[in-house]
Amino acid sequence: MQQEPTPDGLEALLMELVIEMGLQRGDALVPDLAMTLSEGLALLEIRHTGPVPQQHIADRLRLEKSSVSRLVAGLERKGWLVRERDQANRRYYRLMLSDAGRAVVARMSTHLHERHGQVLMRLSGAERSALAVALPALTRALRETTAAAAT
Amino acid sequence: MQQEPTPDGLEALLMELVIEMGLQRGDALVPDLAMTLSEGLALLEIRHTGPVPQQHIADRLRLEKSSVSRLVAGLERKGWLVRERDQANRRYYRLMLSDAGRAVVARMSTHLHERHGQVLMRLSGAERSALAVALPALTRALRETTAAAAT
DNA sequence: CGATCAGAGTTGTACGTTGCAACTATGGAG
DNA sequence: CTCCATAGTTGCAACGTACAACTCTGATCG
Repeated sequence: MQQEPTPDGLEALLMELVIEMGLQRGDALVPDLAMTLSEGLALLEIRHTGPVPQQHIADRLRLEKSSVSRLVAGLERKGWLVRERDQANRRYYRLMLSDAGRAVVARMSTHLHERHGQVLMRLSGAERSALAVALPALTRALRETTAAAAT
Repeated sequence: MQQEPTPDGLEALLMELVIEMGLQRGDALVPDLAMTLSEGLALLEIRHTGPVPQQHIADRLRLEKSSVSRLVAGLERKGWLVRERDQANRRYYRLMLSDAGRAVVARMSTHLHERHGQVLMRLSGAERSALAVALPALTRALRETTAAAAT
């Protein structure tokens, strides 16, 4: 009887997750809307953390600041976010979602929820209970590990 | 008290997983070894399923057959896999890991296990128990969903 | 038996994302 | 005032992928 989670389990989960979510290609996040994985992650992060400088996105997504520069430039061009200079420190930007951006993120969440719902549908009650405990814990542990690695 | 896993939880997990594993960049799978995410997934799949035609990899990884063609050509050039025509049906290839390929996959697994071990370290006993139940179930559900979507 | 058709794999091409390096600009420290 | 650290930008090259057109192999059918 397996009591401890195996690293193999995480390896398999990772593989399935990456593939099932269609992370390789760009069109999986919102139907009928061209959006990159990085773009989606950036929008989610901005919604979550409020007005942030670009460097924050770079740290969070582990991207080069140059990549983030072009990334947010594209998002601004699409009208999904607003970029204004911080008046206190004019070196910094303050990235915020526009109304259109909030709508896009909402659609993305809805779509993800639908897909995730289909996955959760295939679990038994006991498995769902276990997942309700394990999921937030795993997310927290991943975030802590990421933070620790940055030190 | 939260009893059911929320789709939000999966959304957050996905984001952390993608970022923490450094899936955006290519250097995270094996230290000091240039390897793409797709390359790693292909090697894992070939190890898991034995001699397979290229189309199988394309289906599994949801890539175009042309992408797979160049992908496996690269893996062969690196000496990590052997590509021979199926003598019964010469249309098909039979992709197999070479000795060097098996060694690379072993190193990849080891490295992933180390990273995953560091994540699991941060969980409590109860969380680990829950994860031991939830992880295989979630993987299975993801795979079933992927298979159902392909129909 | 020959023609047609389906499927596996390849190649040309275009596009998008990323990192690295060199650059500008803003603000703080000596 | 000068020097320096840091945020962000731009030029550049490399890479992964999709799409379309192509070849090759084998099966089906008249």
